[in-house]
Amino acid sequence: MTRTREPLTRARVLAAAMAVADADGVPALTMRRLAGDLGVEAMSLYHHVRGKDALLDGLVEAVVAEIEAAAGEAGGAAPGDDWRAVLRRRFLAARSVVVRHPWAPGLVSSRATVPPSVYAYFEQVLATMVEGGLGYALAHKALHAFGSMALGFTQELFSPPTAGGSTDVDLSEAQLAAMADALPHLGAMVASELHAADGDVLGWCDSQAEFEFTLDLLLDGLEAQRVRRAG
Amino acid sequence: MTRTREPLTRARVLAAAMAVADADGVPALTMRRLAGDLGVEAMSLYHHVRGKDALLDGLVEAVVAEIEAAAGEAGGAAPGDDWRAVLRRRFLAARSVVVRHPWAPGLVSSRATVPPSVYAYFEQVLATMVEGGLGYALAHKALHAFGSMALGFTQELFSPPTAGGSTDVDLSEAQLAAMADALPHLGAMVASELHAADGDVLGWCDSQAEFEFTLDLLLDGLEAQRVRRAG
DNA sequence: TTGACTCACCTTACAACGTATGGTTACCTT
DNA sequence: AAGGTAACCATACGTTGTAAGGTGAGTCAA
Repeated sequence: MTRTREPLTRARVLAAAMAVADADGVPALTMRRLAGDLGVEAMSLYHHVRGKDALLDGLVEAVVAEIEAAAGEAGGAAPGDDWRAVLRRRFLAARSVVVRHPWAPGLVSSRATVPPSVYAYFEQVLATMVEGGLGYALAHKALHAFGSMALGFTQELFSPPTAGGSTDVDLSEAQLAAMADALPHLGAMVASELHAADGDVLGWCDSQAEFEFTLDLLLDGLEAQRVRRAG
Repeated sequence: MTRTREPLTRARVLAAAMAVADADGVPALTMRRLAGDLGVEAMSLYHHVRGKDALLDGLVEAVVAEIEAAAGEAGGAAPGDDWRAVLRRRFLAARSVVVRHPWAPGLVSSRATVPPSVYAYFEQVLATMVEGGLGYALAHKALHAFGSMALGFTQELFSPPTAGGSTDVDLSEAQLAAMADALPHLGAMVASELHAADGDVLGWCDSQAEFEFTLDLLLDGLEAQRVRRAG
């Protein structure tokens, strides 16, 4: 009963790769592991993917496609919208995708080249701004200012340890005291913000809120410049 | 003539590692290569560095130290300065260091943990803001907004191919035409900005100017919020 | 039916990597 | 001279990506 099994395809390979990355992170994504998950030997993958690099590029393309899809759905301009509202919805939609694939930012920014689909995506962002009245010079600077925010992530310098233990606030009283001594302002800030946490802050660092704050800061700043230029 | 050679030290190892990274990039930094450059076998390095990971962490610490030094020099507040001027000088000083070590952003953001010196550095940034009149809540958000800009870099999505060939504008006429078809706004922007390049723009993308633009956008936005809060 | 061709998958093998283990030197102390 | 203590080296193992060639089932021409 040599049942002819489901044939391997590039799509199946990429989907499996995505699953591995989602489950165990990009470092766990080796050719042998991936092949194993597909019930196949490592070298068989090379019939559908040029090599590891191409696989990672494919993975980036896949996430970008997800981002584009989400942003596209959210991108329909409601009547009262200005360019900022449109971009805001797009970027937040993008972010919702990245949240599902926390490994994506690191992967995207580690890749040497950006897939063409990213250019297409930024084309749409640019179009929104141009139609919104920003000139090319300002829009160009805006693209740089947004940077990866348009793709739903920012350079998170103090991100939580990704996986495994102590996700929440696990600073002991002693650690906090030591911190307060050595880093008085940081200590005070932590204390102050922890108290405020009863309010609308969801715990210690609400990265969603941070994301939106930064986004709005940039959007508002750009709008001010647009008005100044137009006025 | 068994001349007693210069003994290996952690400092010498890190300096050599930095040299390798500067010359050939982080991927070229292998234990064997590094040992070879030091005229030593790979395993000898382990007497001064716990392992590859510790070596990379050490490298990050070294760059951060450089950044702190540069930012510290630039950080003296002149009489008329407000917090924004101080931070602006610090961040631009940080950037000047990163420009010397183009591999640093990728390395820093790829590392799982941030060395303590980074916290100390952000402590100073925070102190500047608090003394400048921003409350902890706003300053906290500001830290997130700055993100890695405080360390002198942004997530450069379209950075030049780092090393090897075609550094400058190498878009052929045909490529540009194809681009204009598929990506009309991007094409128009490139054309428009290329014309403007006779002015104060240094070629096609002046990343120094982009950096300062984004920085000022954030600083101005924060200042507006501070005023609103205080008023 | 049969032989040749094709394509998907597998087996084996290799170089390069990080590093565990256990020498081997060179110097210092007494 | 004897012993101790670092610093450095030689060897080896497991894991990685992947080149090269083998195997076996399917299709098609005769």
